[in-house]
Amino acid sequence: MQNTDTTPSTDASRAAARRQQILCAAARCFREHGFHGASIAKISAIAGMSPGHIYHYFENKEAIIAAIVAQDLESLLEMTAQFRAACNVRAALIERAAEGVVRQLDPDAAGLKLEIVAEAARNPRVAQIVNEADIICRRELAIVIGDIRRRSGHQDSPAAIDGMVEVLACLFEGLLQRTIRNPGLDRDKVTQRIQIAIDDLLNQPGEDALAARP
Amino acid sequence: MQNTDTTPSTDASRAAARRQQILCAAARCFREHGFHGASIAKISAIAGMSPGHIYHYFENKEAIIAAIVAQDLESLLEMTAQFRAACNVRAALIERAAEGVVRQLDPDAAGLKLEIVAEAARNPRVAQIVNEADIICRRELAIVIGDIRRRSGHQDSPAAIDGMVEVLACLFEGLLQRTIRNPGLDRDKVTQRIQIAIDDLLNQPGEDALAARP
DNA sequence: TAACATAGAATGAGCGTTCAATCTAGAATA
DNA sequence: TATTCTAGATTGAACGCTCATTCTATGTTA
Repeated sequence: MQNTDTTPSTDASRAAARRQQILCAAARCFREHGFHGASIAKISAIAGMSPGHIYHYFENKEAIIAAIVAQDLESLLEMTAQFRAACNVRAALIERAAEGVVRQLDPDAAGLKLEIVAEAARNPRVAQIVNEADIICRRELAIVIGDIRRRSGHQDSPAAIDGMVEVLACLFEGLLQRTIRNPGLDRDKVTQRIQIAIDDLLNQPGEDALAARP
Repeated sequence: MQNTDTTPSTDASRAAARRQQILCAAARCFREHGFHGASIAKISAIAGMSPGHIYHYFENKEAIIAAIVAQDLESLLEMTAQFRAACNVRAALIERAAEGVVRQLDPDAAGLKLEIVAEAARNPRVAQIVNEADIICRRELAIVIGDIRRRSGHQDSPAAIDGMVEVLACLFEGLLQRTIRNPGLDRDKVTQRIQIAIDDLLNQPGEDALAARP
């Protein structure tokens, strides 16, 4: 806001800021009205610029949607990377998981994340972004789970690990829906039970023992 | 289709059929374009009637959305009731669960279900329908889980049971997202691992033992 | 001056919704 | 039986509005 500097903000950084300003406004509108219910007029009003000006930074509305989706998934990838970076110890994973659970239980964020998956179910461009991010997430989680299992003396096939990754993902992604379907849920109790479920998941029998189980 | 009767099809049943015709077309449109992307014109075209005629059966578009939501949740309630009706034995629950898992993994159905939850996050009318259905589901599941736990010798507080219900719900609802985020997942393997996870869930320690666990 | 940032009106398409007009088929009448 | 009446089913054009997008004109800055 000050211009005492020789070049307070370069063209590039100014443009980036404008872009972010639009994305921020768009995220809010998409949360409140959905991708198709939010109009360029509303987004531009909240972003504090004219509708036409939006088109200097984004080709069209779908490009804004794609950017929002990519931005949201980036935060997911960060979280997954944190799982991996944490020393590969069971306790550390489970502790980090608690933070993840709490984050998933924020209803505002949940609304947008669900909107994204719903859109992915019908919009190929969004589907591609989502699918590619999911591949990365699964790869990371498979490494973490594989590590822990190996330390516990298990010898699992990749397919077995993949199955566990899917269940772990179910637990986290299911929370997005729970916080909307049951807004009054007891966050602490749920976090506790999810932690136990993850612990149990990491203890599931290997494939050989699997056939004889049920 | 024959009119040998005095009144082959009453006004009421004909109207009900027309209503269902509209709902069927609407479900398809909503799946393909989302609640806001689907237009009355498209719905009426698929339903095989004029746009104006739709308004003889539904007050407005939101009423159609509400009806679709209610219809979808009704099938959920049926599934939950089946859980309860099945003899309250662990094995029976887990076997039924497998059917539920498969059903949740159908990508077409998943798209509409996710659209509904996303809409519930911002549309109070839809939120109310969803919340009320969820209360019923949780009540039923709590009874089933409570029964099983009691037979296994556990004494749980209602809050503890509620926590387990939430985790069970996470597993099922998470599948809706998994089938879209990872369309190539191995359905059999996932079903197997989910079954084990549910079995473990029903074996989680009670509250007294909980503090000393991690 | 040259180049870019920005505004805001203009455009044409499509939206949800309404409504007067038409069709249809059984009841009433002759 | 032949004709008219009637009420609901159904149509499709029209309405007012909002949409995404484009275009032209006006700052602004270097």
